[in-house]
Amino acid sequence: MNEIFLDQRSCQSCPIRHRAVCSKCEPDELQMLDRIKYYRHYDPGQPVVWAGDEMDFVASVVAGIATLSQTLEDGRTQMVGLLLPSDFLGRPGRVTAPYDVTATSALTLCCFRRKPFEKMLVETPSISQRLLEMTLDELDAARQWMLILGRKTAREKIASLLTIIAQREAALQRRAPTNGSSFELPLTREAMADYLGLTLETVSRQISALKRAGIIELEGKRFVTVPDFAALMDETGDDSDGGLPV
Amino acid sequence: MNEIFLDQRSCQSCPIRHRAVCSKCEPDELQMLDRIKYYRHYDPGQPVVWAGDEMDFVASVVAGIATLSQTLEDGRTQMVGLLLPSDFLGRPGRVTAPYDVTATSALTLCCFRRKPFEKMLVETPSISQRLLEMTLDELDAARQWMLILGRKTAREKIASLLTIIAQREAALQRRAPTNGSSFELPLTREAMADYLGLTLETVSRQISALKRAGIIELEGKRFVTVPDFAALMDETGDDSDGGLPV
DNA sequence: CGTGAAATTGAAGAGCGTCAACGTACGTGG
DNA sequence: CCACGTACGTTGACGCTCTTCAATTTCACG
Repeated sequence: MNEIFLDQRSCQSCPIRHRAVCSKCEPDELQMLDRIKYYRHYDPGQPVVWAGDEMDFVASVVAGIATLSQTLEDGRTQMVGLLLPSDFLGRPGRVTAPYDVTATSALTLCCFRRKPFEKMLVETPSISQRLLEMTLDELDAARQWMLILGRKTAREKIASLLTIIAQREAALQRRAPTNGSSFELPLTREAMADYLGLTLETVSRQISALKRAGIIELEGKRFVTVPDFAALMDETGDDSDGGLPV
Repeated sequence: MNEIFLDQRSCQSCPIRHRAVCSKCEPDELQMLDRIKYYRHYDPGQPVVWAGDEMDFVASVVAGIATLSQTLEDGRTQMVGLLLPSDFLGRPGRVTAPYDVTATSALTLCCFRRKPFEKMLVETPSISQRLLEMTLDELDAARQWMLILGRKTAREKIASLLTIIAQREAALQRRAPTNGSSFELPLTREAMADYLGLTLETVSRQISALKRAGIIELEGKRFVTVPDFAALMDETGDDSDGGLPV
């Protein structure tokens, strides 16, 4: 575990090439990134860094899922970030990690050594501009999330999370969520609870309630089918015109 | 109200010059910004834009306070941003406002016409780099806020908000909050409730409780004195080592 | 087939929301 | 100058949602 693969995989065939922080780079810029990058793999459940640790790299998520979370002194924890493939991890200019980072599934990171990356960031507008875009997107997502945490009921929270996951899954295949579409929940009930500011028991109860109401169907504990996507959206409490405009 | 002041105030004497999006600009860059900027004033309570409206400018807050908020279809609202002097409003590349923006106090904005600002952003690294820094700071703040919304009790939420305000007030005078320091609450009870995901009644009750416990003292309804800052921090539920490292 | 983590379900109670009444400060007009 | 209106804030009573604690079930994997 935690092996460092020294073979340089080609950026050309990289699955996150078109969305990651390097997506606006020219071939010569990719070549420079290549020199400061290395891959890291993590097993499911494995910590990437603990809050307070020094981090000598920033990274792109290539495959798998990572979570950012914060913990109060008595152990209550809140997830504050959910990193999917192409998302960026770390903050240029910052030495110490402010959050616990955990690999929720098998995780592959494309790591860049921090110091040289910071140097490139200053000299390479195509990187800093893409990072700005991505950070603004994350800020929007965080604000949607704040509305969920602050004002939604348990049922609405669950419906919102299912909607978000369904939309991201669909987006990977470059389409909108359709009736009858299904997906695998990438989170345990406890992780969903930490995402939504609930207990895992409440998460479980509300998922059962949505199943009983016919809003969702379950195969096993993780595989969800949504027979009528509009019906699920209705349960989120959101304004009907829904998401963020561009 | 909503008058447009056509006199170009000098950037040199601007009170937010050292922290705003233009803080890294050279004199010639400031001159270019000067050509696309204009000031706007808003009265307390006045809307700046509604969610869904077109916004033909982005802006820096020069003086006063603005809030960003979202509303569910049944009227529940959650504040998702609190803009103080030097904070940036708007997103380059976005036409439609995703949030309601309201002037909570008398508010002065330094507005930049959107199109030319976007052009400058691409051509002027000192602006895009500063905007990236500021956006990353806001993302950190949003994540702290998510912990408050998701996991803290009503009392901890109030204590956290008071701590945040005290620290910002102190930072304006370039010092840390001290015992006996006092400040004016810039928000109504209702605005505090929208910030914290509570009702205004709960906010009022918890403020009274903190007063009864001797953690804070009140003169009138808005003026707060904190006799022992560590005692207030203890009420936030945060880890003792506290805030975000740099 | 056995074992442990993950998930479900139930019962009881705390915390916060809801509804309602009342208090306080401030400005306006008779 | 005082009555009045309004916005803001406080306090109380009650009930619902979600948490807490506990027992049980399901499922993946050795």
